[in-house]
Amino acid sequence: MARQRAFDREVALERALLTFWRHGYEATSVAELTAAMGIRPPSLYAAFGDKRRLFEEAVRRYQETYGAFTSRALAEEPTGRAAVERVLRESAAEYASDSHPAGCLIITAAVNCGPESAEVQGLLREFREAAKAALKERIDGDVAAGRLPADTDTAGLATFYAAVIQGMSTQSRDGASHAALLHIAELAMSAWPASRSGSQGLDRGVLRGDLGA
Amino acid sequence: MARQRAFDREVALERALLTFWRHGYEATSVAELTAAMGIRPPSLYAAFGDKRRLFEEAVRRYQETYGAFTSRALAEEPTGRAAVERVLRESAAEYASDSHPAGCLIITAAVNCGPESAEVQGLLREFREAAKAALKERIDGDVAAGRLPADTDTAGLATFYAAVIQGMSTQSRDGASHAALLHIAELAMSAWPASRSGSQGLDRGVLRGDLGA
DNA sequence: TCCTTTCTTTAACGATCGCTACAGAACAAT
DNA sequence: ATTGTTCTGTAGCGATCGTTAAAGAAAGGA
Repeated sequence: MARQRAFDREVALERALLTFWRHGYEATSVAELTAAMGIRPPSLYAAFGDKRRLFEEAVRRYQETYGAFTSRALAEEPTGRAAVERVLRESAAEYASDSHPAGCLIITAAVNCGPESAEVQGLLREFREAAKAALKERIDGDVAAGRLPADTDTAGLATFYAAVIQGMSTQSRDGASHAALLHIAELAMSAWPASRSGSQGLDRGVLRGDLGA
Repeated sequence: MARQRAFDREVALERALLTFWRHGYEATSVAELTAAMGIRPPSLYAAFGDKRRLFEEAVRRYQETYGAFTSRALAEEPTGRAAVERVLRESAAEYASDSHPAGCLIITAAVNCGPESAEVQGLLREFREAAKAALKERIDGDVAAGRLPADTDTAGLATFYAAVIQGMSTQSRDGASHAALLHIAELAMSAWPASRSGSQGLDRGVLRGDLGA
């Protein structure tokens, strides 16, 4: 009953995603976006609302594609330790991949923001905090299963690994190789606590049930 | 023989520094700078050249003041390990201090940059790479003195601690407390290699001279 | 074929960007 | 007091910002 759009919305969104990934939210102009998406401003505004909603949709797409490895790793590994280690290793591979911009969009895309885009900055911060909370949940699981001492500071561990991942993102943006990032990941895993005080590094299995005192 | 300027150049530069620190290079407009500095644009351009040179001068001032603890720690501590540990601990204190913006200006101020400020981005990247190289030099010293095995991957260690520091900066910008950052620092130090293979964590002193095979 | 609808394009909106011409004000030397 | 120099404030430069009005173009239903 009406004219249909001449461009593929998903392709255009993907190109916007890559542009935001490279330069960040504020530093990416609508002119640069339309050039990358192959459309004119009215088409962008008709299909996506405005620059901010386009960005939010790009972030959602990022989480479902390039960034999905994190939630997959956290969901699929049997132990918290394996989950954290896999997140680190896959972050190293993803951040250094040359098939897309370096680093993590959610970590880097809204760092330098004026007051008018503070909401966008807050949105990504919430996503980062959610990722940190997801790390903590898996680590808590290892404590509950007796794989870690009951007095383990799981929030502190989650903060540490979140910081390492964010540092890996920055390093990759500065040109660090996949191997260099992997080495960061390996060194970070050496901070994982001993399963019982005194048994250095050996994971001797579950000696207690859940919720040890 | 002529009119003298009515504002304190150092005070104005300090206020520009704090503004750049908060919002970053591109996201800070000249209007915001002049408002913070208490001057009008012609005074800014007469005293500092342009926005980019003002930023470069602010970065230099940052390195000599807020950021000077890093080079001090690296210069003053007796061993590489002590130097790295002190950098981490003082970073935790500085990044979380509420007497100035959170995090590190050199890490955060030029993350989201359009093509026109790629040079500024490159400048800060060089400073970050120089800091990483300075870490490596101190770690190399521990290898040369026999405090670390001769086959230690010192570049990898330096990259790891650089990443941790950058992650601490990001965490502090997201609101992490001094205590949380200190815990990151402590966990990161547990990745420091054993002085000899087999002696877990114990630093048993120098057993060889310099340049062990 | 005409109508309706929604797309596309061109062009431009007001606001802000970094930056500066210009004129007046303040100081030092004469 | 006059002159010369450099500051300061106002006001505005051209360019770009995010966004949109207006008109032509393409599709389906009548």
